[in-house]
Amino acid sequence: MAMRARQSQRRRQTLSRESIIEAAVELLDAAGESGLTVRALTERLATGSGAIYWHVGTRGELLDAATDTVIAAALATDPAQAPDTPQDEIRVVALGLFDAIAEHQWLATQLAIQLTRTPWEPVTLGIFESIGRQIRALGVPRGNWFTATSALVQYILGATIQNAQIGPNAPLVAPDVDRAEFLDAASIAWQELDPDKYPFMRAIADQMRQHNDREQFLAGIDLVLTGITNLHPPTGQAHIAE
Amino acid sequence: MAMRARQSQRRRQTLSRESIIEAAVELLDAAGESGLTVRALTERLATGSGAIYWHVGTRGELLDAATDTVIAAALATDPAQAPDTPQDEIRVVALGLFDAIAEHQWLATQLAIQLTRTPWEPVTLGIFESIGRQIRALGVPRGNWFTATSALVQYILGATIQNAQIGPNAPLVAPDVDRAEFLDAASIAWQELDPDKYPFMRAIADQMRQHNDREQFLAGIDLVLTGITNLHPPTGQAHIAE
DNA sequence: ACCTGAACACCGTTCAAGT
DNA sequence: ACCTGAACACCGTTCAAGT
Repeated sequence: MAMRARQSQRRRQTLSRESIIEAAVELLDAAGESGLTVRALTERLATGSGAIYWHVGTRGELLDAATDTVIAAALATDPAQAPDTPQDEIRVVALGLFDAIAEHQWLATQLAIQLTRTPWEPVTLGIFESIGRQIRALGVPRGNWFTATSALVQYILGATIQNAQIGPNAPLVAPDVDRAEFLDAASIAWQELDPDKYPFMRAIADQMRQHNDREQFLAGIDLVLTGITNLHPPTGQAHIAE
Repeated sequence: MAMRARQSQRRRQTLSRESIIEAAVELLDAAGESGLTVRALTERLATGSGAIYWHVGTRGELLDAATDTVIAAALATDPAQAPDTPQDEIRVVALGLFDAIAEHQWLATQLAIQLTRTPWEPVTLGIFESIGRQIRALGVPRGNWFTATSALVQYILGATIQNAQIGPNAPLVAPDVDRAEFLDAASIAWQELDPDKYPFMRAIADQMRQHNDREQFLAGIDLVLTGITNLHPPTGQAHIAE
């Protein structure tokens, strides 16, 4: 009853930049990047196209704003959680991005696009800063900060992008039901490849079917952290021969 | 004179799938993904839109075909080159991808899109197989093949995508002139960030200006290889606690 | 078998006009 | 200041018609 009252009280709550971005994310989640059209948006918000341009600008800017919003939310660490070790902090940030992309599959492409742009846009900046602080906390020598942070961020993004395979709006709570089917299909496809062209893929088809995405992802992060720990100290920029 | 004869002999060499893909790559190189339109393509090839659909299918399929073609060429190792060590082979493959993206900037997004699709498409398959063989040659225990290959491929793709920043058709021969300006601008932008929000980015602004893309990329690969070498041997899939 | 190109449905964006 | 929505230029795709 309160609902009906609130609904009829105002035909629509006043339009705002935030409400437009929110609606855009919903469209993107439901139908992917091509699902976000100005017309679909104006219909959902019961407004005209000019209103979108007034509040947020072009479709491209709206896409950027949606990406910024979702990434910022994923990066915001729960302050109630114990600080733990730098390694754990890194895992929290990385899994935050990982889960955000699983939930919003369109983010994978959008992240890639943002990455190839200038490195002083909020998304790239926020990810680098989050990871970089933990690299520093890890005791990595100052001269290796940039190399270590770059490598870790790039691994996280590559892995995260490749893992956005579950389809739009993957279930967060339910276990990986569809995922199991997906892995089975992929494993079978690999096993049926030409043995002369793809001997290696056939050899790992079984491992890939049994793997768990998140465990695999965390194993990769540990792997990179091991590499970072073993980085030879900075000695000028010499010695890269060949 | 032979040229003129051949030119007038037939108003245009017969259309083919290959010639269409070739023209598509040229358009993409010149103007990015949005530069590839069916109309621009038909104009350049002096044909009708139906011909494109007859030979290659939709615009999306053409984009895939262009990606496949360029990636396959980048992956094809020069057989004249000495086999070297597995490590060197990995560097050759990785730099091949790195340079391909520097030359064809649109590849970055396209690669990300292909990655998020099914893992039995030629691009993903080819990259995994190339890298995986060297992981095997490296003597990595069989149980770690999938983990090691995934981590390395994902790092390579993340790094490679992020490095496609130079702009369309970066000079292959000329030294990184524009690149230096780009790094300067980024470094300055980082130095002017809010010290409270981005202390780490300000701290590494200098390192980032001085870094060399390819050296940094190779350092990252070495780092991941170090991590792979130190992977604990597979012991079933237990022990991932927490 | 291979190609033409008009026609169609659908885009993003603008902007005079309203309140 | 904020919004409307018709109009415009531009898409990808189809398909009857040609050769």
